[in-house]
Amino acid sequence: MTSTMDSPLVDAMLHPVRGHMAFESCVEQLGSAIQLGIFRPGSKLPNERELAERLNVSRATLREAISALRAAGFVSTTRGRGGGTIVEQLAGEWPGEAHPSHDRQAEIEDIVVFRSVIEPGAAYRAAKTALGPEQRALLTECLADLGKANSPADYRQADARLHLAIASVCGSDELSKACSLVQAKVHQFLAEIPFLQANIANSDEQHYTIVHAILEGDAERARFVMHEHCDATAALLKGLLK
Amino acid sequence: MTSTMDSPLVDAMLHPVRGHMAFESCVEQLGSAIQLGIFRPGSKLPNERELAERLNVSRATLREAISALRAAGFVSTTRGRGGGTIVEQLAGEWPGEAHPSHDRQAEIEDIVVFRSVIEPGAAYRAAKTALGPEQRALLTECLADLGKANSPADYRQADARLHLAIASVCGSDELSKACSLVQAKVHQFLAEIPFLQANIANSDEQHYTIVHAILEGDAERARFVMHEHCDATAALLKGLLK
DNA sequence: GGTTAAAAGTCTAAAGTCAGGCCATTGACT
DNA sequence: AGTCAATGGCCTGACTTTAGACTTTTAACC
Repeated sequence: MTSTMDSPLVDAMLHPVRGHMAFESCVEQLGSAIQLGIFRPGSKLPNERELAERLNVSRATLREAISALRAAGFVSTTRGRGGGTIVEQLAGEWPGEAHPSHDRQAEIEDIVVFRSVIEPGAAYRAAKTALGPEQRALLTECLADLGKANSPADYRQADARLHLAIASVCGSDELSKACSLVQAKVHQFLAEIPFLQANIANSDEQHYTIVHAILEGDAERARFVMHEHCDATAALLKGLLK
Repeated sequence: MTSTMDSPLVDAMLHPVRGHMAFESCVEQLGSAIQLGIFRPGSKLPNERELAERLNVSRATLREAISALRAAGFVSTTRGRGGGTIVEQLAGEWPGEAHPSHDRQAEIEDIVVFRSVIEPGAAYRAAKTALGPEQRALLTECLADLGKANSPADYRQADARLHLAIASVCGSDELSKACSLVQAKVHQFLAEIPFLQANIANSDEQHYTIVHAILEGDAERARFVMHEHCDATAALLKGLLK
């Protein structure tokens, strides 16, 4: 007999605490940001003190994380004035933990469902929001970047940036956070399956439609197309991964 | 000159790490679960070893958290076989940190936006999902609880449980987690404003419509009504709080 | 060329957290 | 009544993280 009748709501409410893994969490966040192209190769990361404050982590811990990224070849560091940590042209693969494939299935299902809620909702919300000129510029710029991409890796990064941009213009940190998580995971999975040129044309059209629907305030359309867009990726992931 | 041009996407991507607060995080989660009525007064919490494992926290840390809750009068503990930590009939107020009111404004705006994405999306998704008999029962039961509530506090708890139930039947842990966060925050804010009897009739009808739309698979309707439902709360919060 | 400022690198003491084992208590079962 | 098992209570040693001061390096600036 368990001590409490295990209501499903208890399961829904209690979540693992990201305990003392400040270090790992930093590695994940910075690693994701680099892989998603939020930090571009050649650009400089914020300095250690600033970054540490942003991540709400002590400088010592942040330095550990940077050390790990340096060891993995993601960044390199120079000292002295004008120095800092710069992002390397990444060719290397993520020294990922190679999860056993059976909880992958569940993780994919989880993230795919979550995404189908977050991203269409964000697109809808973004379209309903009165956007400032900078936000509109951000969206069109991300869309343009997507056209300029000339490699699968570039394309996927630009894609992630656009999706994140859409969430970020809604003005909710929690929403941005959720979208970051989604994009990081989706990117990670997508990186393991072959890149299909055939999908691009369709994707491009959807991206174009979504951004313009948002800019014109057509929330229903933005949501609808984003939903289709996410479904396409979901089918890809569920079909090609096992 | 900052070291990196601070792209808005960097802001969207980097989030404070909940590093050094395993203890606080436990208190928050358990405290929220109790206040939302996920753990009912008089019922027993899972035993320490089990709870610690669920929260991914050492028993020592969990015990600290329980200690804090006991000190605040939320629970009481007895030892020996058949013992455990039971939830008290809570009359006391949360010894909340009384945030300075100016970032409250921002926090409310944030959570209200996030909610308007999460909950309508969850309702839509739930309606699209093939629900098992237990899940259907959970929803109707939560709806019935709402009718049985005979105090504002009861009502708000039943409301939170219903919303959480809707998210949980979608089968995504991340979605449940997001909804927990939303409900905890909304509950916290709602507890500070007067309870308006006039709103209940409208709310009740919306709840009824949403649940039945979900059970019948009418996703569009579930989403639409949930959206209205959230907007009503949002207006309440933004109007009555400052 | 010398000065300076901005950055990474280093050190330390204190606090938090963990893993796991052992003890103490007490109701449940025989 | 006696035994047992489940539960909270407690302890120790190792590791992580923190906060902040201090050092070193090096390019930018005059």
